Amino acid sequence: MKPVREHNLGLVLRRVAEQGPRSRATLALETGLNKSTVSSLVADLIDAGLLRDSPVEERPARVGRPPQSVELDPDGPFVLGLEINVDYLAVWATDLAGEVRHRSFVTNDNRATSPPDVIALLARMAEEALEQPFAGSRHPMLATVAVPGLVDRAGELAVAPNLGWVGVPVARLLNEALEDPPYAVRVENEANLGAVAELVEGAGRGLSDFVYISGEIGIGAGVVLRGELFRGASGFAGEFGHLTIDPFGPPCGCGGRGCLERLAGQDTLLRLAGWDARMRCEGARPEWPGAMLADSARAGHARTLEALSQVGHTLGIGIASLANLLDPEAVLLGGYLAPLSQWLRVPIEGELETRALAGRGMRCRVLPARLGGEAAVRGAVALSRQAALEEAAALPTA
Amino acid sequence: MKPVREHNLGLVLRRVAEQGPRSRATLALETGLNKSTVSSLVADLIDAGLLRDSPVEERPARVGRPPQSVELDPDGPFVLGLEINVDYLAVWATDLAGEVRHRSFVTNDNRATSPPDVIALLARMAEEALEQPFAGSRHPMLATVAVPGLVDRAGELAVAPNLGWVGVPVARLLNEALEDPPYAVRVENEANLGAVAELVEGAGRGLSDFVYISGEIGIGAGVVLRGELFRGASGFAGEFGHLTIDPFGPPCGCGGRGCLERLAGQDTLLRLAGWDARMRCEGARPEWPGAMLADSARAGHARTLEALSQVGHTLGIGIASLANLLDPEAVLLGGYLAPLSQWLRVPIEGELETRALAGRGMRCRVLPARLGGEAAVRGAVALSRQAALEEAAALPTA
DNA sequence: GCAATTAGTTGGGGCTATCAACAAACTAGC
DNA sequence: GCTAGTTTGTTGATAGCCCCAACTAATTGC
Repeated sequence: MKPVREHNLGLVLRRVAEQGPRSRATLALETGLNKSTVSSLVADLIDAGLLRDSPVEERPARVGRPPQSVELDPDGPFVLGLEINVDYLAVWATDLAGEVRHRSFVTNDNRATSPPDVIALLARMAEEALEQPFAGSRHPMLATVAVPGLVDRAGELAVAPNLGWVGVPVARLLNEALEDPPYAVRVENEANLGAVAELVEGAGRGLSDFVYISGEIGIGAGVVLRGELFRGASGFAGEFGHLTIDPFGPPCGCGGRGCLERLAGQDTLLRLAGWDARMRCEGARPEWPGAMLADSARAGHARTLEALSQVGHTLGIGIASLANLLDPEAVLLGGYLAPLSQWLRVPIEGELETRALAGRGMRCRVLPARLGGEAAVRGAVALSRQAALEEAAALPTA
Repeated sequence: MKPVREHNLGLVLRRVAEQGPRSRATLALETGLNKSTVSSLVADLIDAGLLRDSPVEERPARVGRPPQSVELDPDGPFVLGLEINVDYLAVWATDLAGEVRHRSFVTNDNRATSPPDVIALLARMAEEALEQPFAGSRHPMLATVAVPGLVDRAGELAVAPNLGWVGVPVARLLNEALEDPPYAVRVENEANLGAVAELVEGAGRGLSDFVYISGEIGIGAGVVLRGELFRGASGFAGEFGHLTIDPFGPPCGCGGRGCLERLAGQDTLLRLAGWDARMRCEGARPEWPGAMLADSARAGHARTLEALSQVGHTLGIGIASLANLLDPEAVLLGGYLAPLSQWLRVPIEGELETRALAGRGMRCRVLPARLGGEAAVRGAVALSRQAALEEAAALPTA
């Protein structure tokens, strides 16, 4: 296929996928292409089974022939988002419009299970998704797996500290467990996918440069630059939790000293607030620490408030360094940090004010993330979806 | 002009500009375009005065018709790179191939001169460049001004601490001083331009993600991501010198505490090595501290070596944070740090080893920059040149 | 019911890349 | 020295794709 045609097909398809049903006329206006060109492109996309005539009425003007909207064909391709976390597995399926068609969630202590067994279980869940009625006899186009660890550019999980996994070729194992599926499998870091999710449907919508800070058991970050996920040269960008805050501070599991994660991570925060960190394990629900500390803060417990202030200042120092280096529009507080952001915000902004250089009124904003514990899976499907939309435009050739 | 033609013209033009003279046949091979398409494109570019037939012989095969190389027309467009630094002004002119056609350098205490006067002087230098024989009756296509301070996206110099300038609209003033020149003027931070220069013709050649650390009176950085300069949302990315190293350290001029620049900047390094920081002013030459400390280190002075080690460790902590966040392929030590890199490298790499997470063998490299004090002007012309090449491809319309 | 208005389709035209054939220019070997 | 072989560059024909203008379709307002 000629690259120009492919480009224009992608332009139209993405527009409909991201902005919803619309008429050929509005598409022509929005893309700058000619009416007749758009008609031809839309016809191709309908033939390819990607779009269909939509019943949705669009009425921009009071007189004239009513427009005929087109929308994504709900029987068109779909994609998968998978997640391996410390104590659960999740699988979501969406169509190209991002409409969720299936979701499953299974709690499992993945630390106590061998990587191949965890992946076999995840493969079963993915296969079950394909047996649902919505799937019909179709295959998904792509699957993305969210994992809580460092993923190299080849898709191998180099290390996942909280899972106790080292050097697990997740993509390969999953491909084997699925017996060579007719769709590609990619693996991506959980925080990176959280950032993608917030970019697509969360607090990062409309932003082009931001950092999503993921407070799980560790502290990670996903970096979005110029509207795209930034992975770094070897895929390890966003290790925000291991920024040095105090060079001679307490040793961290990573081998360094005074890492942000060690000084302001979940365990430290709970300890400062007066809870025994071991209680975390009993909670089972990953949202536990955030919700509980928020309750405690709302109740006005001085020790909790004090702990949040201290952790906020520490986080603020790290965020200020990040802001000096990258000058983002915003920093999103995700994971257990999101429900605590109303208390963290003041100390963080204080540190930003004193430590970060920036233009007047251009200061980096501090916002709570919106997608909670679902951020990683949502990001996984979203990334699959983005890639599938690129690919689908090249497809009408076949 | 049809965007496809424009794109292909740009493809061919950039190829010749960056890779040197080559035949139509090799261009066809390299771009993937058809032989006849390339011939047509080249003909257009020759008509536009951008390319010309080259005497350079290319002999890839032993038999067959000898290829006819084309090269950039030396009488074609040229661009300017200007620099305002603390104690000098510089102007370079290059053709689109990057060949330097003119350079001028004037020492001037710009702290003691009012911004409009400094810019008037710079404008005079730029006008003189255009009176040189190489310019003929042509105008340059673009000029880029390197300044030692924060430049916002509108091209206004928000603050230049070492110059004592605040809120100077450099681009506007220069345009006025030049009485509406027929070429565009852009303004860019000195460290950013240093990074561009190292990317194009220095230690960053072939790299796609790196950070250039510019040790001048302050410490700045230019961030190159995916082969392009990254400016951040408001243009202030790369303020590496104000990363917090020690949250309760000594106060810094920026309002923060324990900034990298305060703990490992030029003044601190000189003081630790036993020199009075005020001596700096007498040196006049900007290369002074690097060259002198290198001499002292080579002579084996214990105090100098000790100071370099300490500063190296401090820098290493900052670089490790940077590496955790961005995962670059390399960090380039520029400015006065370049000649000292053989002593700084060991402590920096030590800190990277303990504090930066990264894959085995994928560790961020630490390299000396290659372009010394010329990095900023070289980057200024290089950036002008890049932009001019984009623009020139759209030009044959006229 | 008719003018006005907006949406979508159809056929013609022009631009551009591609292809195939050919001309040009050189080497190698007899 | 001449011819076969090889590589480069050009030329004319071809096909694809976008654009334009004219036309049809469908609705509102008077």
